[in-house]
Amino acid sequence: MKIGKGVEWAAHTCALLALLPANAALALDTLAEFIGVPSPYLAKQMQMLSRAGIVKAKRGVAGGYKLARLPETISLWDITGAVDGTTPSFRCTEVRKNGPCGASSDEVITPCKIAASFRNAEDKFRQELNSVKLPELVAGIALDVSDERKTRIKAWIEQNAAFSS
Amino acid sequence: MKIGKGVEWAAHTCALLALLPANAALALDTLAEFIGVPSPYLAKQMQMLSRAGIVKAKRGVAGGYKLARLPETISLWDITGAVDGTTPSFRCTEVRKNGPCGASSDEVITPCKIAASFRNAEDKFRQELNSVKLPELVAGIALDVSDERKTRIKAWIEQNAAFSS
DNA sequence: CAATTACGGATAAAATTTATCTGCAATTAA
DNA sequence: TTAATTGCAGATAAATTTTATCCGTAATTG
Repeated sequence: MKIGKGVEWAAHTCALLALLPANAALALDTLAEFIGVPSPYLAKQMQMLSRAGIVKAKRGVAGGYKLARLPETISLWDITGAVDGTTPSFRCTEVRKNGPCGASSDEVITPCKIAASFRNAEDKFRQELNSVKLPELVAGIALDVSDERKTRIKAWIEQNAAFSS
Repeated sequence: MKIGKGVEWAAHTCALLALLPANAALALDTLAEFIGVPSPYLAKQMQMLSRAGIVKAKRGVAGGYKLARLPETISLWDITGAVDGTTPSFRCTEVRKNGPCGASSDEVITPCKIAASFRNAEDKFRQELNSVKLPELVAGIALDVSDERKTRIKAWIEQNAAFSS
């Protein structure tokens, strides 16, 4: 069981975007610099967030990314699902049909208990992530550390964001 | 998020072993034939189950595998952990320390909220799998399908298991 | 001792993840 | 309308992980 590292980047990016004034946006390269990751690859994650309707992209001069919805409506699961996909972690190959005592196709219409258990477990996983919304992340990432850093971040945004007229 | 397919095999194997009389064991090749998977690779899973104390291996003539503990004490999480490992799905690279506004090392002693959320979610996942014990799996895999199959499986075990004297 | 069976490590093939590049489309400002 | 900027989509490549196999060794039984 493994979560791609793009999810971490995407989550930090969204947390940063949540601090942005409504009329501002941050360009890809600026975002990548802030969280310290290679920008060509972060581009992938941003595109997925964009397609999922989590962030809104604007091209051209003074373009960039901003959140597409209110932070309260964006959960950690939304981000994870967008970047890492939503295919189930457990892939049932219906082993029951194999071997000398293999069941016939019409015997296995009821789902395998193993697969069902993993589905349940994954539901719990998803529910938990779904209960964590962006404002909670912001509080636990950018601003909990020190007032000094808080000030620095705000100043950096002021200086590096693109403001629309 | 992905679970290796060896977990599926191991779970089916354990379910089969749970049907075994106390004085019997099943050899690797026999197990592999029953669930219809390549035996050299199943060997890896069996070794991990063995090291984890879930199955007991016996070498030599009439050797093979049997459960090391009562089925009631073996959960789907035990099996998953043994075969797939127990390293957390989310790997925090402490992005907070990166970039122009990076936090200093002593500012990030409190765990990142993102990482903490994934830990919570994974705990829920683990708890759910831990609540599913082997007898429940047996009922939902081998014996739920039809009485005819039930009989065939029991007969096959009788014929292919190694019985100790 | 001879046959059998699991163990452990090495190795290789396949698939997936991670990362980069390039040409194109859209947007804005001069 | 042109030039500069910025995101989009797809192709490609490198690195890592998963999947799979093999072989020599150790243990067990009769």
